[in-house]
Amino acid sequence: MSGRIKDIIMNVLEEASAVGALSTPPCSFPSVIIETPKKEGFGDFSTNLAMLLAPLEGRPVREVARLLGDKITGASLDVLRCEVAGPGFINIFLKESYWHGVLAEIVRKGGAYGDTDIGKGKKVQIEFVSANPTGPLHIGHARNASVGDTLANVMKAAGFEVTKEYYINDAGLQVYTLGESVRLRWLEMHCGKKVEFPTDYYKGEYVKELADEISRTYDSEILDRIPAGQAQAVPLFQEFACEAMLKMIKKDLQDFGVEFDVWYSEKEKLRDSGLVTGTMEKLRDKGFLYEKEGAIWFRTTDFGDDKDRVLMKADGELTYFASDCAYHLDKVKRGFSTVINIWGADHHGYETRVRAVFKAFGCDEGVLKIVFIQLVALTRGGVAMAMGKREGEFVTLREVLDEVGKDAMRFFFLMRKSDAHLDFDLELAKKQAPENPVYYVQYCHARIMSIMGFAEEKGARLSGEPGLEVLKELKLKEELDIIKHLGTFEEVVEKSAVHLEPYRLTFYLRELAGLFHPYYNRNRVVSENAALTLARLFLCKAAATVIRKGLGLLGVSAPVKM
RNA sequence: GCGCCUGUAGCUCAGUUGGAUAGAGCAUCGGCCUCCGAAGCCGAGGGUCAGAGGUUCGAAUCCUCUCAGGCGCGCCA
Repeated sequence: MSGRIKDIIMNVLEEASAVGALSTPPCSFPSVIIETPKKEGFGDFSTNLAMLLAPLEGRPVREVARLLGDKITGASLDVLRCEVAGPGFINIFLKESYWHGVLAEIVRKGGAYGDTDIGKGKKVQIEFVSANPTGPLHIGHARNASVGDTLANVMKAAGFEVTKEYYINDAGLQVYTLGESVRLRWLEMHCGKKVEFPTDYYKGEYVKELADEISRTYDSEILDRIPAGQAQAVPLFQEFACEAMLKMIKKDLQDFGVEFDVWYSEKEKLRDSGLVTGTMEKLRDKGFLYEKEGAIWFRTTDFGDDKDRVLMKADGELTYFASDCAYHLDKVKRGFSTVINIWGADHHGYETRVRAVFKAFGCDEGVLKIVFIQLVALTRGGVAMAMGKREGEFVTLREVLDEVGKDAMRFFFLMRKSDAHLDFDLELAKKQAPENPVYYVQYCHARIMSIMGFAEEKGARLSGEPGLEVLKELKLKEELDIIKHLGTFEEVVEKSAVHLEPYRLTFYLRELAGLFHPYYNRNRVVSENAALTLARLFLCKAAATVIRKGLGLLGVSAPVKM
C-alpha cells in the first residue's frame, strides 16, 4: 500500500530535477524508503529521503525536506500535508479518503488480497523435513515442516512457482541399521533367540512393532529360510521397515496439513540411476578428486572447507555427501532459480561442503539458500522432556498432534524466528485460554463472523463492493488504524517470502487481532445508524478476510465458531 | 582450539534491515458482561538493549575485542 506513495515521491524527484529545483541527476538519487512511523503524530508515512539527498545537494537538510514536502503535497489529492520533523524526516499525512480507498480495494480483492507478483513466476524449490525413514517424525521435524510449508505458501502468494520436495534418504547405513534392528527384534521376539542388541541400533518401541508387523505379513517359513548371514537377511527387513516408516511419515505429514509435490528417492534417483557415480566422474575430470588410504576424497578445501571430504569409503560404500553432490547438481539442472534447504541447526557445519559443490561446477552459489531451524525444547508444565532418536525416547509429531492439534502446533512453531530456540509447552498449547496466542487470533475471526451473522438477523446485509460514500463514515482513529494495518498485509507476505521469514505472519495476525478486539469492545458495529453500520460491516469483512488468508498461509484453520 | 547461532522488562520474544521518546505477550496487582462472542477489554508497575571501544547527522541494529549460553568440527546421516 505504500507503493502508491513511493511512486508519487519518485515522480516528484524526477520533476524537481527536470525543472532545476534539485541539482542531483536522477541517476544518483538515493533509493526511496517509505516507513510507517511507529509514533502517533509522525504521519501516515515518512521518509528519510531529505537526509540522504541533502549531502548530494550541498544544502541544509531541512531546506531540502521542506522543498520536497511541498512538492509531495501538491503532487497528489490524497496527501493532506507534509511536515518536516526531527533530524529531517518528511512526515506525510494522508486524507481519510485514501484509507477508505484502501479498504474498498481489500474488500474487492477478497481472498486474493495478499497475493502479489514480485516472484514473477520464478521457479523455486523448497526441500524440507527430509527425515530419514528410520523412525517416526519427532517434534523437531514438526517445526521444520511448519516453517517449510508456510514458506512455500507465502512464496506462492508472492508469485513464485514453488515445488515442495522431500528427500528420502533410503540408501546407506542408516536404513541398513534400521533393517538390522528390526531383524534382531524379530529374532528375539518371534524365534525366542537371545540376541546381543548393539547400542547404536534403533531402540524405539516402533522397531518392535515393525518386527511384529513383518511376522504377520510374511509367512514364518519365508523368514525362517533366511540364512544366518546378515547381508542376505537384511534387504527384506530393510525394505519392509523403510516402506512402513515412509508410509507412516506421509500419513503424519498429511494430518499435519503438509503435502509434498515430489518425493525424491536417493536410492532410485541418485544411486540406481548412476547419477552419483556420474557426478563423481565429472568431479574427477575436473581434477577435484584424489585417493588416499583406500578412499576417494573431494578436495573441498579448494572452496573454503576446513577439510577434504570422503565420497567413497575404503569399504566401497558411497557417503551421504556423495549423494548430496549429485542431488544438488540435479536441483540446479532442473532449472530452479532458487533452491531452499531447510535444515536442523545441527547441520550448519555441512553448509560449506554443499556450497563447494556449486563452486566446483561453476554454478551460481546464490541460488542456494539455507534456512536453519533451531531445536525445540519441549516442556510439559515447565518440565523438560527427553529427546534423541537413538535413545529411543523421543516425543513424536503424532503424539503432540493428537494431544494439542494441528492449529496450535503450526502457529506455535512460527512464533519465533527459525534460528532461535523455541520453547514449546504442551500444557500451554492445549490451553483454551487467553495466554494461548493461536486462540486469540482465531477467536477474532469467529467473533467477526458472529457479528456479521447478528447483523444479517437485524437485516443489515452486505452486498457488492463498498463505495467511498459508504466508507466515509469510518472516521474513528481505531478504524483508520485497522485499515492501515490491513493495508500492510501485502508487504508482510512479500517480506516473509523474500527474507524467508514466515514467522512474520504470526506477529502480523496477533497485531491485527490486537487492534480489532479493543475496537469491538468500545464500539458497536450493528447500531441504529444504518450508514455507519454498513461501513463498519465492510471493515469487519475485510478484517476477517485478511485473518482467514493469513491463517490459511500458516496452515491454521479460521473457525466460524469455537 | 576453530566455525556458526544467540544475548533486549521477572519469563518468552518483536524491533519495519541504520532512524525520531526501545515495544508486545505471559506472569503480578486493580477494574469491566441488563447491550453484536468475557477464548475479550481497560488500567498500573517493570530497561545500563551482556560489557568495552569504533564507524556518523543518528546504533539494540554495522565493525573489532571481551564475557555468557547453544550447536557443529566422522571413511555417520
